[in-house]
Parts: sequence; C-alpha cells; structure tokens
Amino acid sequence: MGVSKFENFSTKQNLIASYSKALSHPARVAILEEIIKKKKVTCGHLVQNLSLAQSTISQHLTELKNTGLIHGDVLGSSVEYSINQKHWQKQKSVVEVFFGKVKF
Amino acid sequence: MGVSKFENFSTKQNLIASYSKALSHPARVAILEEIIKKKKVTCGHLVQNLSLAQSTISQHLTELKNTGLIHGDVLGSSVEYSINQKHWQKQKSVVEVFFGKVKF
DNA sequence: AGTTTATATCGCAATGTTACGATAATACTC
DNA sequence: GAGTATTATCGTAACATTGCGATATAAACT
Repeated sequence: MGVSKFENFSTKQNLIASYSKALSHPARVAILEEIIKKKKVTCGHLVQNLSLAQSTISQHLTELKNTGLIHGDVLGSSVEYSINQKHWQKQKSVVEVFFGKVKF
Repeated sequence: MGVSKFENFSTKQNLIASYSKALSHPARVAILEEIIKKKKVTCGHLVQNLSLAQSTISQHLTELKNTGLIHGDVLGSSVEYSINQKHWQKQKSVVEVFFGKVKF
C-alpha cells in the first residue's frame, strides 16, 4: 500500500504534478529566486545565504536540475547554476494553461 | 533530523510552495480537471472515473479543500465540489508572478 | 605530491505522503 | 425505525522527503 499510482494518469497530468513538485518546498523556491536575482549562483553562495547545510542545498539543486529547471556549468572547482530558459518557459506555459482552464 | 525548516523562509516562499504542493500529485491534477470540466462533481463521481479507492479520493479532496482551491457544498447525503474561484485566481497570480520573474 | 576549496554522494533518523480496508457519520427511502 | 447510499475518518503499511554529518570526488594552488 501507499505506493503512488502514476500509471493511472495521463502524461500531461504527471508532467504538471512533477513540475509543481519542484516548487513544493520553500527552500527550492528560495534557491530559484536567488538564481534569478544573481543570474548565476554557486552552491557555496546559497550555503551562505540560506540556513541549510551544504549537503542539503546540493540535494535540492540536484532535484531542480533533474526536473530541468536549472543547469549547472562546471567552472574550475565550483559549479555555476543558472535558469534553464527552455524548460522554464515550458513549465510556465504548462502551468498557465492549467490555471487558464477556469474561466471567470 | 529530516524536519522541514519552513521558518527559515518567507511567507511568500512558503505560500508558493504550499500552492504548488497541492498540484504535486497527478491524482489531484486529475480531480481538478474533472471538477473544471463538470463544474460540480461528487466524490462518488470521481471514484467512478479515477482508479483509486473512495477513501483515497476523499483524502485528496480534503487536501485540495485545505489549500483553498475547491469547496464542497453539502447536497443531501452527498457533497458537490467546485472550484473556489477566489483562491484559484490568487494561486494563479502568485504562480504567474513567480514564473514571470525570469525575463526572456 | 600534498593541501586547500567546492561540490556531490552516502548513510541514517525523523517526518510526511499515499493508498487501502474498515468503520463512523449523515441523510435519504421504505 | 431498519435499511441504503454517500462521504469522512481511523488505523496502518509502504514508500518518499528532508536534513545533517561524514566521506568521496575533482580542480586549483603551493
């Protein structure tokens, strides 16, 4: 029991769910806002600005990377994270279409 | 450990996270789509259309109700669920502002 | 090569989510 | 009132998520 039954739902429904899940924790929202503000941001910068351990932030970054919202460019010994414009726009439009289904 | 540190983040960040969490499971996306399509929908109707147990669907409905996205009107022995237009619009605008922060 | 710096990954504990069956609660029907 | 129908809640099992410290990995610097 307790196992999510993703196969019962459409690809589109799973896509919306997966995109929304990326934003479903305030730490990830905060990370994205910081990336947007600074354009490029390292893990170390985020560690200094958010009150979370380095390993925790790295984990959130990996999640955001996996959904496609950001990408990391290796720069010497550090990694610069920035918004993946293509996926951002895709998620933006998918979510907006969903919310637009309700007519006022 | 493993306890989410919501207090480290702003009210706005927690709001976006909480709204997004409501859409972070395909069953809830499917439920919302069905409600939008039919305008009003009972729990029983959803049980017939989604392959999930009655108790599971009732649980998802309660979650959607708690975030404010839908409300239920008692109608005899059943309950008719519909979109809470006010909260829907609020969530729509909060999410759109967030996505709009990235300029292309 | 050894040291420092930056990030990722592992292992684990605490908590949260998802699903179901069983049962309770409420409102109609006879 | 007894029986039926509809929804909510309880209890519980199986995962999943979040967080941290410790450790691994990789690049840069002496």
